[in-house]
Order: sequence, then structure tokens, then C-alpha cells
Amino acid sequence: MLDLRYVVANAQAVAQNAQNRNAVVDIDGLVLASQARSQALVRLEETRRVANTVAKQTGKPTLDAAELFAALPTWLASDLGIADCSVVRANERPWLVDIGKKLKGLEPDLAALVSQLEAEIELKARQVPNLTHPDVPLGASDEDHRELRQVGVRRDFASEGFVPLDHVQLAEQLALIDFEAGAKVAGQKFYFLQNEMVLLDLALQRFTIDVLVRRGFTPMVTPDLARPDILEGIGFNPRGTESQVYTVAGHDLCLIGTAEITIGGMLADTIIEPERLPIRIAGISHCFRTEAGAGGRESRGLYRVHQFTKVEMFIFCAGDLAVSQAHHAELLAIEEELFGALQVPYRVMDICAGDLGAPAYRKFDLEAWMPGRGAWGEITSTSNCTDFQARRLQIRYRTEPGGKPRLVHTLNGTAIALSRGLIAVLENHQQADGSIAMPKALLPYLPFSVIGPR
RNA sequence: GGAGAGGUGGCCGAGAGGCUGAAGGCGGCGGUUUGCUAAACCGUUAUAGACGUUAAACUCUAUCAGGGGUUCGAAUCCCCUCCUCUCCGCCA
Repeated sequence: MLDLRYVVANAQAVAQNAQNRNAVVDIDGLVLASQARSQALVRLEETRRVANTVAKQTGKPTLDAAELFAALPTWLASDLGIADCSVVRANERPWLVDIGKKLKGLEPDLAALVSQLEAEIELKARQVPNLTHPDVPLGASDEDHRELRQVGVRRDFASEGFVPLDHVQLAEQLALIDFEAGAKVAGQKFYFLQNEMVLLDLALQRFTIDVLVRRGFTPMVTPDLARPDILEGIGFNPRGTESQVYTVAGHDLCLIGTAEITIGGMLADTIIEPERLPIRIAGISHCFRTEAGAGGRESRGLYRVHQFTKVEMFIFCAGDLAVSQAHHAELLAIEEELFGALQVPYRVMDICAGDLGAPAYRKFDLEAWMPGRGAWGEITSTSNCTDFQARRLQIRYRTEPGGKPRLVHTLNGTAIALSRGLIAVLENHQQADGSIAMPKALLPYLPFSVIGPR
């Protein structure tokens, strides 16, 4: 969520930014509602103030008639039928109780108006996406991402004398994944990992966690479920047909789509002591995605599944662009380090404005070369969300003891997703005989150096 | 899942219809004293919002888990929800 005051003061720019980002917003309506709310709120507060004064006066009279009359705004005095000071009975209990009752009668309508306007503001404000880094390329499709660099060498399978298989074929040959059993027990796009694949999965997690702990991240295993308001704070939409998240029937809970949700939510409504910043967390969780409307292309095998395990990096840092951008660069560097160590060729993409989603100020994806389909495929994503998530979740810190709390910046990044990361390793390390050589970096975590051939 | 006990400021902990944004203590901050440290003493110390201002101050509204109710007036009385703890059950 953006700061409402900022939106009102910069309506034009915010509307333009939303348009660049492919977001449908009603900034004019937001500004109008915000002004109407201010007006209504002033009336409500004046009414309450007078009601409080009268209630106190009823218990223990301290004001004379003139003072009491002076406390009345003129619009309220006429509503109450008090034309002038002479009708005020500052020491008569029944009169005061009567006025108190009348005031009480006025409040519900005023309060209803305010909360109606607030609901409208909330609804409209929620649709407004974060601001955008000036270097982010414009555009709305995958073609509009800017390729920053390619790293690693794509193997020349022709000169090695064989045609590479995709991970589904490899897994089939080597009995590493059982998609049929997954479909039987849970439906399409569920699967069982089996045999060496399980150890590879765990090895990748351990390897990743070791790298992150060395980098100063605190390892965590998070809940796999979270409350809807936490999802919303992070920027997910738990309801509606296009929702990417599962909700649990009979409980006010959702299956998380990423540990970003639980880790970000962990510090909701918290004021963090400044010496604790930055807080860097490496969270392991399962991720659940309905993949609503994602049929067809690019969904073969493990590429687009309803459940996978992920090691997620998350950072809470000082609410300062220079600081969060430095962390963002590091998250990207870590992702590159990991896939470099796994000997997977990749390219780095600067994601275009129309594809950023609501919370990200800037987003970099790593796309791995996937020989099985002869194409690049997204394997990680790291976003700087600046204060967008922190504002809704109220995650703050103090710059100095006793100082005013400020919103933190939050960042997240995939360290490794044990779906697409597995694809990248299998397909890039396959050998002519159908076996798969394990990357050197994983050997300390594995009781074998090659899977197959069988 | 069953039974009980609770949820008050950064923390501990009083408070039992109006004088309570909330005693007292701890912690924090500022100061006095002091060779230094400590101690002692004095002062100060919540969040959000409105108004206003160059900015502030002042003032006002809301907040004692959350929501609703009773009342002129609720931390205090009533109802609902959530959460925590203890015991039992079940289970990894």
C-alpha cells in the first residue's frame, strides 16, 4: 500500500505509474473520497468531543452555562436546538442527560459515513501499485524485460553427440518422480519425488542454507499456512476467482504461496529496535499455488506445479532506498552465486513495469537455460518492495531511541525453488548414457556423484 | 477435541462505572551530585488520526486483545470472537 497522503498530493504521477504497471486504479475517486472523509471525520470528532464534555459535566459539574455553550460548534448547537446560552442548564442533571442522549443519537450516522468512506478508500488504495524504479523498462510482456547479462556456458549437446531429454523424460527413465501417483492422490500437477531425487532435493536445501547462513541469514522453517490479512498485507489476494492461493475450508487460513508471506507477516505490527536491522532470514516452506488460468504452455512436468518446497530469502532493512537497493543487489548476487555453483547457465532479467506485480519497486529474475525445452525458464525472482508491504503490515523501526517510528523496507528473493531448480540441475547435467552427474558443490551433501544410468 | 485460568503502556503490575491515557515499580532518555564508575535525587518517557503550522507547540478524537451491547458516561457491567497458559484426550 502507498501512503494515502502521498497519493493525494501526487495524484497525476501515481495514476501514470499505475498505468505503466498495467494496474486499474481510480485515483480521482480516491482523492475525492479522501477529502470527503476528512470533512466527515471532523464532524464526528467534534460530536464526540462535546459528548465527552457533557458526560463529564454530568458526573461532576465544572463548567458554567457560558463555558458549556462555548464548547458547542454552531452546526451542532442548531442540530440540538440550542439557540443561545440562555437555554443551557449547566448544573441540571436531567437536562445534561437529555443533551447527552441527543448527542449519542447523532453519532451513529456520522460514524457510518466515515467508515463507509474509509472502506471505499481502502478498496481503491489497495489497487494502487508501488512506485517504480526509474531504470525499470516499460512494457507489459515477457519480451519487454531487459536482459542484463548471460552467465555460464550452455552445453553443445550436438557436438557431444546426443539429443538432450527434458526432465520429465529423465525422471521417468531414472524413476525419480511419480506424476501418476501424484495425480491419483491429489490431482494433476501434484507429484511424488522418489529415490535419489529425494536426496538431491534435500542436498539442494542444505547446500543453499549453508551458503545463506554464511552470508548472515537466520535459517527458519516457517508455517505453511497463514491468515488472509497477512496475505493481503504482503500483497496477495486470497479471495476471488483469479486468486493464486488455496483457502482451507472451515478455517480462516490460506496455504501460503511463498514463505515471503509468513516471514513478512512475522513482524507485522512491530516496532523494531534499530540495532536489530537489517534482519535477514532464510526460510524454508512449502509453497502452494492454484495456478488458476495458467493452463497450456510451459506447464510440463515440474515447471508449474501446485506444491513445491522453496528456500526463500527475506530482508527487513532501514526504510532508505540506498540501503534497500544495496540489499537487493546482494540478493541477486546470492542467487547468481548459487546457480553459478550448481553450474547452471542463466541470464539475469530486469522485469518490465507491467509485470512487476503490485508490491515490487524493482524485480530481477534469473532464468536458467533448460535444454529439455531449448528455452530459458524463470528459476528465481528477487524484489525490492520498499515500504509497500511494511505500510499495510505496520512493520516499523526507530532511527533513534524515542524517535518517531519509520516503516522498514522489505525485500525477498528465491534462493532455490525445489521444482524449477531441480529441472535446471537435471537437464543441464544429463549425460549421453541417460545418467545425471551431480554438480561438485552438492557432492558433500550426497552419497553419490551420479544418478543412473538404469 | 474437553475442562479451567488469563489477555492493561517497552516490560512487570494496580485498578472493580465519572477525578484513569491509566497508580507503583523496572527499563529508556535528560539533568543534579560525583576524581571515575556506581548509588541517590529531580524531571521526562505510548500509538494512530484530526486541526493547525515553513516546521512545531497547543488543542481535540480514538486506543486497556478484537468486535458488538448496556449507560449521559465503561479498562471496569453484558454478549460474541480471537489469542495465550495449565490440565485431560488424541497424536508425529
